[in-house]
Amino acid sequence: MSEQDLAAISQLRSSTMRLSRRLKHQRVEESLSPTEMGVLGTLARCGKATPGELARKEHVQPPSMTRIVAMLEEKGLVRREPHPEDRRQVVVSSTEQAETILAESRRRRNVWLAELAQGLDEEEWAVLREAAPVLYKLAHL
Amino acid sequence: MSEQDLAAISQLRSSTMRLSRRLKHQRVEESLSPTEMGVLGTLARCGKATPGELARKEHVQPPSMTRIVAMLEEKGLVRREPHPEDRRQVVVSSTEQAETILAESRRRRNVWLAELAQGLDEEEWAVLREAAPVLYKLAHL
DNA sequence: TATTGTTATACTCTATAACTATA
DNA sequence: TATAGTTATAGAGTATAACAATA
Repeated sequence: MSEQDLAAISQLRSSTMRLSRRLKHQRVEESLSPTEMGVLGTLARCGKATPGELARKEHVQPPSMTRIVAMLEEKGLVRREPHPEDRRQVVVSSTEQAETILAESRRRRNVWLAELAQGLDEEEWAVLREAAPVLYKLAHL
Repeated sequence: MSEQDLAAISQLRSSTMRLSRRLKHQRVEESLSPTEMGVLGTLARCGKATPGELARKEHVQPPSMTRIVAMLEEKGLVRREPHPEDRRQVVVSSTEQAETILAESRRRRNVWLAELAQGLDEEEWAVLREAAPVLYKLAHL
């Protein structure tokens, strides 16, 4: 890896960390913790999941996920159903209300980021527009 | 703002959030919390700062920063000196040891990110290399 | 009287250990 | 005997309120 590549990597790392910190402050739903929002996001992508799967994906321990799911259910943001085959397991899915919150959260952060991007000139913005799908691929590798 | 621009913004947002979550797991110093690392980073950039300034920059309340600074001082990562003009204030600065930890943290995350980037082809990587300084500018606007 | 920093106390989030039900 | 989920309890990390020292 060349010197230039290393410089680019370092810029990507620090920019990502800094941008994410600033994006996080643009929260819509103050009553939901980052992990709770993460669970809603995962359910929106995967449709449904067991508490154990959610715990692994959000990097928390199972007892913590039990509490989180209970909290979200109480707020009407997720549903809990018995697993059709294995009666030990539970299937968690998100509600319409959760989708609304997620959509609003994404919208708000997009607005903030779009406003920030006003500070770039036309050429810089063209570079970023081309890089966006590549960055997306990188983040999902 | 065009439809394409909005799509790029949305990709930038979600990629940034996801990449940052994964980068955060690549912590070097398990004994330091994210906020404590943030304080060391701020001090490395600004040289020195008062607890009040640090609290504002890290988005925590002053009493929390008192605890954090005390913890860092106990570990030999920061120094506390009386303010030369205002005897109410305290000046906090980081030590050599803190710089070492920060450098190792950056290095480790760079290695992880560089390895991830192996999954991109040459053309995609060229796009990112060009975008890195622009992203850096965006993050610091 | 306002401001900086601190102490005392409480709350939120998460973890570990022990338990229940099912496989 | 192993696994999924839960309950009980403890530990970080942060917040609010009250206080001391200085401006």
